[in-house]
Amino acid sequence: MMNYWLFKSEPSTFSIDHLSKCFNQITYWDGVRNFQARNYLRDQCKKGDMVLFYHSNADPPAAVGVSMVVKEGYVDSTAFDPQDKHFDTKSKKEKPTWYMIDIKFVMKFRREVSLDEIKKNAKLQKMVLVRPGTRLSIQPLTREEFEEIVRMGK
DNA sequence: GCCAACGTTGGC
DNA sequence: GCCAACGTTGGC
Repeated sequence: MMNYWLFKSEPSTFSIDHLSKCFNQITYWDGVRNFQARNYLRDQCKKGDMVLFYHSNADPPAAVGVSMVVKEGYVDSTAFDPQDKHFDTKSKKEKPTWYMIDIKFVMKFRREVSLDEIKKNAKLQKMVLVRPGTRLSIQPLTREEFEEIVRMGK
C-alpha cells in the first residue's frame, strides 16, 4: 500500500530547488533527530511513497512540490561524525539510533500552497500540519489531503 | 528576533 | 518515574 508523507525543510538549508539540482535529482534525507519522525522513516516510508515537500521557516511557509521515496530506511551515518552538525554521541555503530531514506524529485508546484491556504481549506483541517502544537518534521497525510494540495499547486 | 509549545535530559 | 531546566522548532 502506498503512503503519503509531508517532509519539512527550511529552504535556506535545503529547498525544492536544491533537490531538483541534485545528481539524478536524488538526495538522502539525513539529520532527523526526533524519535517519532525516526520511526516513520525507519519503519513506514516505503519505496514509491509520495512525499509532499514543505518549506518551513519560510515566507510564507508553504507546500512547494512533490518527491518520492526511492530508498527505504538505512542507517544515518552522519550521527557518527563528530564534524557533522547532527552528530550524536549516543548513536553507536553497533546499535544506531538514527535512520534516513532517499527521495527523488518529482515536481515543483507551479504555485506554492501556503500554510494559510491549507488552514482555510475545509478538506485539510485534519492534517497533522495544522494540528496545534505539532512540530513533527516527518508526518503522514491521507491520499485525499495529498491530492488536494497537489491540485491546488498545479 | 520573539516566544509558545514541545521533546529531551538528568538530578533526585 | 517525576519534573524542572534546557534546547529546538517554526509561525509570526
